[in-house]
Amino acid sequence: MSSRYAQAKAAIQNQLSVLVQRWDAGLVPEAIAVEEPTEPGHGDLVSNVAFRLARTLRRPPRAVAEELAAAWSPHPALEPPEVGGAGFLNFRLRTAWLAEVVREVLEAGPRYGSSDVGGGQRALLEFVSANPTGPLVVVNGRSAAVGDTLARLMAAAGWQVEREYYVNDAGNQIERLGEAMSLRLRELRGQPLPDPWPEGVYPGEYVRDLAQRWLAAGRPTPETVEALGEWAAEALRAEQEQELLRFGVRYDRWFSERALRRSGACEALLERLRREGLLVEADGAEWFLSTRWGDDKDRVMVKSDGSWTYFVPDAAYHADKLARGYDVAIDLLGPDHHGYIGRLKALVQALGYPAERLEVHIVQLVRLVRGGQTVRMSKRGGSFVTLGELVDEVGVDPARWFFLERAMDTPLDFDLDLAQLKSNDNPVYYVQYAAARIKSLARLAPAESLPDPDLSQLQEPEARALLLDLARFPDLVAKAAQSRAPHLLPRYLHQLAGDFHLFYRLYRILQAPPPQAAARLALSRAVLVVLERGLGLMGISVPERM
RNA sequence: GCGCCCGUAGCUCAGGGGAUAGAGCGCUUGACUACGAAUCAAGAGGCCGUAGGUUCGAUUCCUACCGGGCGCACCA
Repeated sequence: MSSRYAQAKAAIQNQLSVLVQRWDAGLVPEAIAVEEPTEPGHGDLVSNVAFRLARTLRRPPRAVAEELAAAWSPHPALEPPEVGGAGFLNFRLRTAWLAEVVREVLEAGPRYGSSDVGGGQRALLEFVSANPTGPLVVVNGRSAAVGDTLARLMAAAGWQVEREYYVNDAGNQIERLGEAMSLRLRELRGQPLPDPWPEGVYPGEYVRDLAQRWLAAGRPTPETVEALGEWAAEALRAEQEQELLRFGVRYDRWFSERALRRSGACEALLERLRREGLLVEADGAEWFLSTRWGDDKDRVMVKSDGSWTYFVPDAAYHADKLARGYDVAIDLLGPDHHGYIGRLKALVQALGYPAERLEVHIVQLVRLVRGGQTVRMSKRGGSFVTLGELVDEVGVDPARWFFLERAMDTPLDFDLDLAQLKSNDNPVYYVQYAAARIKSLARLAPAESLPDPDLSQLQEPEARALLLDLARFPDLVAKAAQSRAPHLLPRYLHQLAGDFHLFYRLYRILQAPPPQAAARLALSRAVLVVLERGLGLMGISVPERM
């Protein structure tokens, strides 16, 4: 089931591809571009075929366009095309045909916007995956919002999606966490702390709270550095999970590095690479020949002292993911992992998979801005650093909106003042307000009390703009999912809300003559359906009243 | 030094071979005797970093340069 907008586009492409056959110019149908015009005055859809043909035909594009327009046979969805500029074919959807989108939206309800461009393919999204050695920080929140919304978008567009969190609950950093626990326990018993604090051991005060909890729980593990580290890591992981749930993000799987290591997967992977001659010894260490697949340099996996680099469990984890048979595995990594992409992509190919099976995206940093000044991310002086503190201050809805507003690969300035503003300046409230207004209308005039609307009443340009918005929504969702671009969603919703606010300001809805009132209310309710779906995909609430 | 990303309105950012380059914020000026003014309208504001190249057409693609960010561990 494709959207009305897509149907119209396909109808143009079909007819044009038939019409151009008259010239035998060797133009394949796929080369006929039908796009949204930049200017509203240029219709709803525009094609530049005439330019493509002008070359081979040695005729002016405008003449070609005029011949095509003259040969056009009527279509129920479209007005006859007009020739514009130097040879554009401008198409306009018939408003009566377009207006039927309202009925489609209301019938589909919360499913409107779904499509099957994903074709049921299985996708695994891994995101956040912060070390369980402390609370989540602000940039983790951005990854969480982006990853979760991308998952929602892809699910809506026909992928089977799973969300996964890779827990680094083993290795060096857990040992250091265990050391920190051990020191804090000594502190709690009134013993002196080392001065200076040992390098690399987590100094955060949250470890003291954990140590207290460990005592209060009746010393649930042996008091060894290893056991304390593992216990603390699990406690912190559980806190991260709670924080993410509060943020609206629920994972299908928490994948433990410790469990992976215990399964022998690391040894198995190393053995396999050795057997295939992809892991070779040099200078006393063992190197993965990742340069074969374009990495900058080969990478050490087994150090000269026999221990593994961090890449080994990570590689084993990715091998595990790929072996699970997903059509695509998507990693959202932090900017500090930029240099990691090459070896991961090499690994994928070394294991015999196409490189595209693993997709790596970098989620860029977040800079908090208050009063025009960058907020220092220091743990001292009351400046917050954790996701929890951010959510406490601005709320889940604005936080998710601002995280999703920018393309994920550009650094984000998070304006704390704007996020807390309860006015039209704040885009979250602007969109939510549009929804609340419609809900207010619906309270005044329940759906059951209305006659079946005559949608041909919707003739005003401002109503037509809304109809186009509605018709485009399924394509927008599909595009955002396909190109992994969740930021398209807030842009679209802001536009839709703006078009509604204008319509609402200009025309009476309930107080219009009955046929118009019914049609306008139906349109409004359709707008609400899409606002709710769009905000839902962003994980943002839709309040009844504001 | 090598590699990747980015230079678009005062600010924060979209767009990505085609018609007059868009949005939000900020600024100026207007609009409630009406279903929600947390709203709406109008205006000012641009050599799309610089110079070449490809093209009928470049802000978009290519090259060089300038400016910014980030990566380049037998760290995790």
